[in-house]
Amino acid sequence: MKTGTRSGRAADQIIQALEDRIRAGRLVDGDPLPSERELMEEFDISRTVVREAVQALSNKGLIEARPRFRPVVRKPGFDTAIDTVSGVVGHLLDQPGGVRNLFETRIMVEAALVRQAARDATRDDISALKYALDENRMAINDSELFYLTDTRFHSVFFDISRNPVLPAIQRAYTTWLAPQWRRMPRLPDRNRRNYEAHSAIFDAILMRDPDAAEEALRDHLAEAWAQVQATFGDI
Amino acid sequence: MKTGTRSGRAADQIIQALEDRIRAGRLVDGDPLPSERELMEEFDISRTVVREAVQALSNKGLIEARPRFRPVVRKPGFDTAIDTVSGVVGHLLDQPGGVRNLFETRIMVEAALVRQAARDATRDDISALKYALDENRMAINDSELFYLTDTRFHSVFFDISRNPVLPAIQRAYTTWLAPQWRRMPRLPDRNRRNYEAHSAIFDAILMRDPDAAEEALRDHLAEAWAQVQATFGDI
DNA sequence: GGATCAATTTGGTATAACCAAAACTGGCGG
DNA sequence: CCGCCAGTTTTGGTTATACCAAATTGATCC
Repeated sequence: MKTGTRSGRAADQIIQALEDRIRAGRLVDGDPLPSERELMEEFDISRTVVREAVQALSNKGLIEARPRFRPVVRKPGFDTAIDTVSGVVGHLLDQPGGVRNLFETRIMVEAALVRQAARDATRDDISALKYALDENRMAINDSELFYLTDTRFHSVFFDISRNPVLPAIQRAYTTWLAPQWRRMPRLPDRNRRNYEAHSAIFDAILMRDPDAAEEALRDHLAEAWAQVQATFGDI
Repeated sequence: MKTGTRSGRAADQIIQALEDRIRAGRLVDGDPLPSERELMEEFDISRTVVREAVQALSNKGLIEARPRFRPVVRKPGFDTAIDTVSGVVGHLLDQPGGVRNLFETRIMVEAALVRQAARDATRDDISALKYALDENRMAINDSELFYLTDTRFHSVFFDISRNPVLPAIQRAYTTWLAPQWRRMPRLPDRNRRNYEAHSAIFDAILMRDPDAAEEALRDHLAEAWAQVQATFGDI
């Protein structure tokens, strides 16, 4: 962490002030920021600096600045956090082994989640899973829809945790790994195989067997990875 | 994900161009960026826009811009990614339950890691763990040093994964949660208790018992959390 | 060759001005 | 009273210029 790469810059003061104002709730989600000319009067600085500050806050994800529109305050959520890294992650995935490393962490996290689900999924969680699984089965012949329901099935595990961080992480995974996914051949045959894998995971959870659930999940994702490799070669 | 909150902005073009140049290796790690005045000639734009682009790249973590110094190209690593989120995460931890949510994911991840360690830690991994554990024991009476060796012990698990993403994540955890730890009372008594917890985890790994290892880890972290709550109240 | 100091370059900031798009205003018609 | 439309004002995006202080460079002198 090196928040202080730069010090002594005038903009930092404004950034801090506005940041505090958001944190304290004096500027709430959805509020438009004061106009640049107002801010420059209020803080007695040039518009140059104001714009610099606004841009910084925008990059941090604290405000949303569409061109030619008044910047809007956005109290950050975990999704915002994900957004701010996306740029860098793009570069990271370019590096050799980048995708593999990311996917591996996904396997790890999701393995932990299915274990957890097997341990303490509630009745409602189970129905949610069952519903997602059924939707998935019914989409076997529609590859586009299958992809969607597939994602949805997996996302149930992230929701079960009741921890808002995890759904955000799942969105990150699907977004960042989507480029690989989307370009893979998708056939009903393959869909069926994936559905069966989902079904196996579900069964293991029904049986309250964490080990079996984890193994089924790992098999499933390992196969998915094998497919990726078959399509793209080693990456 | 909405990378394109703004479109039609002149700076975006420069950002993209420089980003590509880094990706392609025409600008390598450590290189200084051309001066602002050079860039404005090269791209035929005003210095304002150049500075805007530079700032954006700086926020993305692709270049390091200390004030009054020439910006330096930084090929991003996973650490860079962590840095870029740090700002937002600060706000998130402020929100009620923020710390709790983050800590919970840490428990989850680390539980998965100790399982993995119990399953397939190599001889070298085990010695690394043993070494860290011994260092930890010898620091019981020096709370400052204990904190350090404590962190080090835990970090071994993140290293065992042989996945560069995870050590970065561990650094993120320790950095973000440090404000809580640092302000907690630290006594040799407490240290000893924590050491024993570490020891229990280690033993379970020696026995190649994932379930026991996970349980020991969870107990350990749950207790740590209880300490946090005792100190700060519900957060 | 290495230390020293002046000249130059460069980043940080301030002003002023212009344009085009958004936001506001007031009047008109229903 | 409300909705719609045109004209005016405000506002963000961009350019250009200038000034300062710190960093860099280069010539100079030991």
